[in-house]
Amino acid sequence: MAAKAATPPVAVSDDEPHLQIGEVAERTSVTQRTLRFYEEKGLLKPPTRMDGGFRLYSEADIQRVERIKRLQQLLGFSLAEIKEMVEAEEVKLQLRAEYRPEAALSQKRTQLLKAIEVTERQHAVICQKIAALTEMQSKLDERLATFRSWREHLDDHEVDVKPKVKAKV
Amino acid sequence: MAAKAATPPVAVSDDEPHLQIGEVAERTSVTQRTLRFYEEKGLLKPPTRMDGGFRLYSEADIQRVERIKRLQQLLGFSLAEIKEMVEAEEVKLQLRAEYRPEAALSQKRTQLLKAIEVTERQHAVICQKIAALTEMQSKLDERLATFRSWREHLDDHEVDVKPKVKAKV
DNA sequence: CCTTACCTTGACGTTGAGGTAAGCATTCGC
DNA sequence: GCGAATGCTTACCTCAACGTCAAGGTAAGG
Repeated sequence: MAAKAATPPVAVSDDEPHLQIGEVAERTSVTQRTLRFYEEKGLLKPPTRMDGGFRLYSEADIQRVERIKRLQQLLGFSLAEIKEMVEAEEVKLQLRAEYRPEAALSQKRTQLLKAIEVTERQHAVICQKIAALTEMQSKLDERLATFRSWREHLDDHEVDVKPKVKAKV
Repeated sequence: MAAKAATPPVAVSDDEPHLQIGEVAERTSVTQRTLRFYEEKGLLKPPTRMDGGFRLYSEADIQRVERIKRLQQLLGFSLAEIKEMVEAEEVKLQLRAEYRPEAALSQKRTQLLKAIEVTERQHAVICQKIAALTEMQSKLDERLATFRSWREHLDDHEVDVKPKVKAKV
């Protein structure tokens, strides 16, 4: 490939696509099917291909898959919602890329406003979720306290009824 | 506990089942189908019935449906997970109910330990989710800031290129 | 008793998020 | 240059979480 000499063995920030689907699948712990499925649904942009048609992914793609997984598994977003989010991210990158080239200013503005709107909606949604989770958490704390005190009560009763071994330490 | 006289006109803590499925559906904004489905899946205990077989729900059932909905929609738990949670709650109520009757002590201990375990797992899961969401939130904040500053940049450029109307106010 | 609105069970359809298998093409290691 | 490994597409399968009829039973007013 390109300059092979000076990459220190850690953190290959190189973004040329060089990973085949199998390796991506392994590293992200999703199946190849899932990767193709995400591509089909627009969650991953069509990767570059090698001559024969094999997909070639970049490190950035791996990051994306991992973000998708987190959004899905931990946070319970649907793929449709995740797609929206990922697209907002895309806009960000796109705008950054085209930042120097002075083309289609008003169009860029429109895109940017859209992205802002989407991002604000996401922000609001996440706020709600955090609030709900926090409330749940405190209820769980409370419940755990109750349970633990009951357990002690039960232990006491048992000691009352059958005073066999007492106070271990 | 069982005093019936002094309920002020607010907060009907009455727990006799008196609601038909249609009303429950309306008040909780889920379909009748969903209520039957939840019952089928063990998320709602089989409600009492009137002579002809019509289901009769209580206010407590409405609470439950609302909790299920929140767990599902806001937090992205599966019905299977929610069932576990709801069952832990059940154990709580059961144990409380049987608190006086001194029956099957060791069995109660076992149940209690199980409930504690489940609750602790839930607690951990929710911790993770909160952490992930909080992180996302800060990234969104960051992104929004970037977007907004870009917007201002764009506005400036526009003023640069075509200085038509300037500073409204 | 009749009508009408509400309820029952049962069975099949749908959508989201993938899994699995078949049959063929490509690439890699030697 | 060849075989094994890896990949490609197409098509059907699954599972969850319901939706949607269909074919009737029930409650309550007139």
